[in-house]
Amino acid sequence: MDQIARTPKQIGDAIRRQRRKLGLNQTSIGDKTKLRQATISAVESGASGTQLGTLCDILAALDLEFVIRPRTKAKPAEIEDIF
Amino acid sequence: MDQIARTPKQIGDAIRRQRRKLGLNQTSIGDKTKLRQATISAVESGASGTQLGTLCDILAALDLEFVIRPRTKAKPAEIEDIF
DNA sequence: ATATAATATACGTTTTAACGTATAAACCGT
DNA sequence: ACGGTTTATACGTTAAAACGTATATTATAT
Repeated sequence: MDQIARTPKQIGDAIRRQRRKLGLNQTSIGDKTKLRQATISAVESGASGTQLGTLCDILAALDLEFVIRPRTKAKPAEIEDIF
Repeated sequence: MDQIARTPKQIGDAIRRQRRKLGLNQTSIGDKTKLRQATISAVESGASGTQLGTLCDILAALDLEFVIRPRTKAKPAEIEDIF
């Protein structure tokens, strides 16, 4: 359930998955966070230039949080995009 | 040991802690990541505009990773900056 | 106290995120 | 197949990150 995310792409995927799990569309997240639907779209697709404040706002809107920890030897199942 | 981080400030603190734990200075992280020492400084102090790619590069250099998970009811001990 | 190392800050430049607005493209359900 | 919904993309604008370079400030050790 917890999702390892080492790249912007993985982070975007985790966000998209949770958003869908909550039955929300990008526009509604945009409303909650005062970001544009286009911005949510960019974050979910893994834009590496996404700003940290933007990301934290989206995580909050989805009731997600980060944990920072030493890298684990990847159990491949937990890492979705290998390349 | 794992660090909950919901804000840029908390993320910066976790990075600084790990960097020091590894006995490295900002310049050496800058060298590894091809970022300026000044940029590392900004990230560690919690600059909310830090870009995701920048952050991921620094985490990699420190052998850290993110986990994304549903927000927990905060055990206050795990959250360092309450305000 | 002083030298040295480490970190924070400054200034001008280039690059780019997020913006508003709009539309195009993809994805439903019926 | 079609209409509505959702997501991706476009364009010009504004704000700001990261840059190189340099220096000021703070911390650490002797």
